[in-house]
Amino acid sequence: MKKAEATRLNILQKAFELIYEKGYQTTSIDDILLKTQVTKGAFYYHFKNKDEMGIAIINELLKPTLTNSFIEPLQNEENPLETIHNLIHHLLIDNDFLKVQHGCPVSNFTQEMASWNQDFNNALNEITQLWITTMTDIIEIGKRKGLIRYEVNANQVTMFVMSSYWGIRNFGKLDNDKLVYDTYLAELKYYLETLK
Amino acid sequence: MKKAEATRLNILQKAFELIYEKGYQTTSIDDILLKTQVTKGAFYYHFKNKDEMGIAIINELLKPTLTNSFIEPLQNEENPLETIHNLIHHLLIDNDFLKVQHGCPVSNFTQEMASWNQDFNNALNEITQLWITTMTDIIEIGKRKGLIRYEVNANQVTMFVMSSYWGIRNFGKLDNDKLVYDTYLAELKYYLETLK
DNA sequence: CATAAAACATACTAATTGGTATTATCAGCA
DNA sequence: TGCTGATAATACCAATTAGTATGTTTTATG
Repeated sequence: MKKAEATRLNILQKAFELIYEKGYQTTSIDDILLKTQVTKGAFYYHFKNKDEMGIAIINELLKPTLTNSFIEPLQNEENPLETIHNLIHHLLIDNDFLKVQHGCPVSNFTQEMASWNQDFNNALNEITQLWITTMTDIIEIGKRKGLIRYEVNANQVTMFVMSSYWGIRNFGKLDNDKLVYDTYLAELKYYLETLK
Repeated sequence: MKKAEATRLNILQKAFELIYEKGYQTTSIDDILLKTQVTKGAFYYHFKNKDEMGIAIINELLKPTLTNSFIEPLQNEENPLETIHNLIHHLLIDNDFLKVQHGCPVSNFTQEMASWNQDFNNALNEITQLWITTMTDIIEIGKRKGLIRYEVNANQVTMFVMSSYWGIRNFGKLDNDKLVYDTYLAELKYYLETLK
């Protein structure tokens, strides 16, 4: 990797960590410079302004990372309902990139930026749409395989599951205790069972 | 109402509107002064600092308002599952205090403030705990009345429903279209039916 | 090695931030 | 009416903000 590329990546990564912890608006460029040990000249060489960096974080960091941990695990079509439950369980309990006290990065960004910055909105929409279609697809597969009831509406189920996931991640911030995740996961499991 | 009281209330209300639209951190005191036509001297006579005002908004505005629209409608114990569905439906579709593009005020506050300001965390926790216990209670009542299956775990159901509600409100921000609410509500209805 | 462009460094700016110090006005009551 | 504390207005401040102007150093290439 070229040195310039490394600088850029360093900024994106450290900036993301700060933003994940404190939020986008409250993370100042000076904060980022302090953490990265990059100077202002270098920063503004790589990014036109703060928002362009924010978009880059979503497209170049979040998107690939989440494709790994949200999309790929869903591709296992053997038993879709089990796959979905395992994924959510993994995301909430095992994944140590995501912290309970900081919620879900995509959800955080959405809450803070969407609806008043169209660029962020678009970038975030791409990510979530990817998750939605992937999950919808394997539910349809499950239906064809006879593992999920015929009348089940795949899109509805997807939206319901994803909503509950975003919601419980936000609840986690209030409790700051993984115990709420257990409670949630138990009911999610029950709900998914009813779709068989 | 005394004039001073009116000033204070005016600040709380207008400040809340701004914060609901833009977020707490990005709403400056000068923004509030502009909108309320109150001077800085008056503002700091009524509030020690910005955070104290934020807490006051939660305790003196949000709490009573949400008690009205979130708690009281839940007290109807006739048919708990129907009551819950009607409440959520009402909150998402009919209630015009809550805007789709701005999400849920409590959820917003939680995402922005909890986990790095204990005072906000406590105030927000009080509100949500109130909702949780109320919903849990009527589910238990439903069980005793034979309207809900005996094995149903009331607390789990409550957490699941609330999570999904917070989540879909956040999704709404991305879509900025009440259509996602319809999709969500259909699946919520199905889920609640399975508890019978 | 010469040179140009790419990459970074330093010093600055204008605007905005939350907050304070000081002064002025008002309402109620002796 | 005159006084006192409650309420509000004005002017200020130091710190922080995103961003810029102008420079210096690296790096690649002929």
